[in-house]
Amino acid sequence: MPSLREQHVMARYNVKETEARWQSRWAQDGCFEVEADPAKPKYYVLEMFPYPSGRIHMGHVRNYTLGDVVARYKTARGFNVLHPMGWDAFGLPAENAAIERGVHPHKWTHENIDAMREQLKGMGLSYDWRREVATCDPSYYRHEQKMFLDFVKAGLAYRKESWVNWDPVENTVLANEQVIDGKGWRSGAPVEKRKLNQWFLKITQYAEDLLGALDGLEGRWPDKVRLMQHNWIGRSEGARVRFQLVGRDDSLEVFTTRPDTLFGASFCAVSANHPLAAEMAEGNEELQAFIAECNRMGTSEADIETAEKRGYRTTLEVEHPFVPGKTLPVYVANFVLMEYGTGAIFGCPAHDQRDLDFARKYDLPVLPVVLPPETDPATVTVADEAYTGPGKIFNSDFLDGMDIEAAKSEVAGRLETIGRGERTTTWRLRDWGVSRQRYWGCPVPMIHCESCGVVPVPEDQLPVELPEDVEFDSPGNPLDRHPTWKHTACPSCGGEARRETDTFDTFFESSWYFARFTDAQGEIAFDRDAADYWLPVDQYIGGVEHAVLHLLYARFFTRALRDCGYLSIAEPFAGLVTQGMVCHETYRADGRWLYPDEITKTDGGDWVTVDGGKPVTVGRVEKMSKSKRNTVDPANIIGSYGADTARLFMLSDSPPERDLEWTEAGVDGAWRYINRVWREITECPTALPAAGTPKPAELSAEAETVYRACHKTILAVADSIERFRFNSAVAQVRELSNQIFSLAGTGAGEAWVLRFGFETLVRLMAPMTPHLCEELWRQLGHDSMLATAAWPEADASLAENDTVTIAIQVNGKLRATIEMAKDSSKDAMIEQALEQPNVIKLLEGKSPRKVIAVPNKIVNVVA
RNA sequence: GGCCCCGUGGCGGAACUGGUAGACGCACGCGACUUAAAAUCGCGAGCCUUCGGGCGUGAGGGUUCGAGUCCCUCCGGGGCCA
Repeated sequence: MPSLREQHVMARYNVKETEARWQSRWAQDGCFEVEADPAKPKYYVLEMFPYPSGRIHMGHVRNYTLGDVVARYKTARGFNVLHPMGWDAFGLPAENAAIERGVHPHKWTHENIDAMREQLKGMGLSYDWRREVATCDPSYYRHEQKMFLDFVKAGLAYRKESWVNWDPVENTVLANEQVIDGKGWRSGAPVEKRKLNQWFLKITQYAEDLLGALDGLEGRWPDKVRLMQHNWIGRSEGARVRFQLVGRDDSLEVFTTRPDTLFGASFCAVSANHPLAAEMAEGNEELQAFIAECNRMGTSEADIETAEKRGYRTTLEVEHPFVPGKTLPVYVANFVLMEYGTGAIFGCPAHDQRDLDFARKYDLPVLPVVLPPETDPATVTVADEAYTGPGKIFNSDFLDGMDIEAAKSEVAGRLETIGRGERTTTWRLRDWGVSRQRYWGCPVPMIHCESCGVVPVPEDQLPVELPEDVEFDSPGNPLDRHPTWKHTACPSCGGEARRETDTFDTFFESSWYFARFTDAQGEIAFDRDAADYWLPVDQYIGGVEHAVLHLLYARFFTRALRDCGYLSIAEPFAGLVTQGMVCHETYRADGRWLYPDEITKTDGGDWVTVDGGKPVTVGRVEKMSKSKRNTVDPANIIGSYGADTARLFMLSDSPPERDLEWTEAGVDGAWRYINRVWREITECPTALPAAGTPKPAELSAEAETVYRACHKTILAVADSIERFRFNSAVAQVRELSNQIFSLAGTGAGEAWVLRFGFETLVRLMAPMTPHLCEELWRQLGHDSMLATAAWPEADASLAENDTVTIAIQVNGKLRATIEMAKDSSKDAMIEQALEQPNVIKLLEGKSPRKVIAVPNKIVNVVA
């Protein structure tokens, strides 16, 4: 005979056993395996697939929990829900592991995938695992090689020599989007400029469309992300101006967004990489040195802005197009980018801060040409701040008196008339450089032949697979060093030729994986019917750090695939949610960071180290990171509390887009709640009627209240989930459970309402804590599975009370509340309000000056 | 420097379109159960108060019968672009 205590322990919720059992039931029954079915409405939920580092972290747990709630909820709402998972499996960490530990990237990656798959399965996520893909498998990347060849044919991919960002740590080229503040986005190393032959994808061809289509995403994408893409694409309208070079036949073409300030120009400047700079540098060591120095500088605008503005004055001069006899000196300057506009500018120091800094340094004239409002032209001066605000043009001949916009237009028109320039639009967005000098990526399917040039690998020879036998013992690209791999025959002339040894940027793979999931095992990239049915992704969820990387590339790629006949859509992600970071307090002792499990609290409430009892300084809450050691391993949490606890906590404390602070207390709270629900339902002392018993005619007042609360909550939780307010959904569920659990179960119909309440609760919580709910559903006597069950029906008439509470204000301050029948007339409301003792008192016998009544809400008496 | 977002109890956060601020939870306090503790359950709680009430959503002003919510200025934090 077990003791009471043992009985209690036995009866308690057995998380491990329960979660494992339902996970295998779901898998066995194929609950989450779906097929395209035109008869059913579809819903595609996708979380950004992970890089297989080997272990999931809390960011993953949050991301996938959010997606899983949506997937399970949408399934319950009758949608045919596609919810897949895969692996963004190419990338540098695998190569680094090979270098550091001698493990082959292939082996390392696949072992990591196996480990992470198990961890994800332990979270109880509703994935259709049959659709799993790993981007490093030839069965995946072969399609990407074909796409690339099609892009080449369509003129969407091309090879050119250009100045590129070189990451000296990763030993590879980076795209512009991958350089943050002049540093490699992953390595953090300052990037250098190198001139290399690279493959580019013509994302700029879609600049206008990528920008314009952002409007169509309003409301479904965070404004923040749309704004970031808007800024990144960076459309600017302006004009090209061709300045005649003095004493030469050619001219210098500059781009400006401020043609209205042309009369204030006092110099021209070209980029260090401008052809004119190279020409002038011939035989000029001083200029050569200056150009070399410019190339060492960071490439980002922020770098350029903070660096000292410097220039080298060449012997060249240009003629002002509208002022006969006026010439401007030409500088080579470190703040002019070859990649932007034409690589040359004219400087108007009075109205541009950079130009002003430059002019002051080199003692160039500063002529104001925009007169700020209510300023006397006779006294206007420019000190050390350029004026960029509105005003009237002056000191500018035919532009005098115009406003800025009119002047821009007038200058452009006159330039066009005299053939010295024209209106034009430029973009900040650059073409996407996709060549990487690394091994663990998709090989670029191209062959270099001495006589035929660059030749595509014939389609029947795809995929070009990575060789397995590679050495990582010296720096550089192992493909390039491989003894045989790159030697091949030219498909065109049959002569000796060399394979391209660069591989694709790994953002290539993630630019189309969402479409591959619609038919993940197919022989062709996408089955058109499956893709047309499932796409676009209805709800995409991931980190905001990809706002202008992955998300922009994927939008471009989808358009390119559409134009090459692969897909029918332009926008891959109809809805987007960007989740915040998972944060944690930081701890340190003796100047060393400590993991949360290395510290403990003393009786006095102070934090000390577990071994040694040294005092611990508690630091600010920061994003979980290995370097700060403020990480909590999800495996430990799931191991001790279970997946449902981890999931519930991820949802309950903060709305998804905000940062979430992981706290022990919070996890405990979630854990306690799960056990409370378990206990209240499985140990309910009231004998419940059998499942499916019809509602009794009589309900006690308490039972009626709880019954109505259930209907109310069904609607409220659905609304919260639809709006991504999962924290509110959790609060509503808890509120309902507080009501249900305090129902005595003794009055008329109360046993029936208890069952109804339990069932409602379990069904509402099922998307959030699926294992617990599945188990309780079974305990409540059901054979069906909640994973595939419909969302509970709410009776809207029951969700609303017959009476409402009306707030009574006097002069805007709450003085009383009254219960009234719903939809009572304004007159009735006012009549009742004026009878309130508090109102009578405050009116002091006077009649109110004004009374406002809002039906079902409020009466405000103005005394 | 420009643009955008955010600022609510001790803490995380509720409050959809202006209409009872602080739901729900965490931490806390008191009580019950217990030899005791843990667990659990119940109750309390924005601040001040002369117990009438007064004050409260970063600060100041404005619009309104009524402002956390709308407008202006400023402060603080974050992001993007320069």
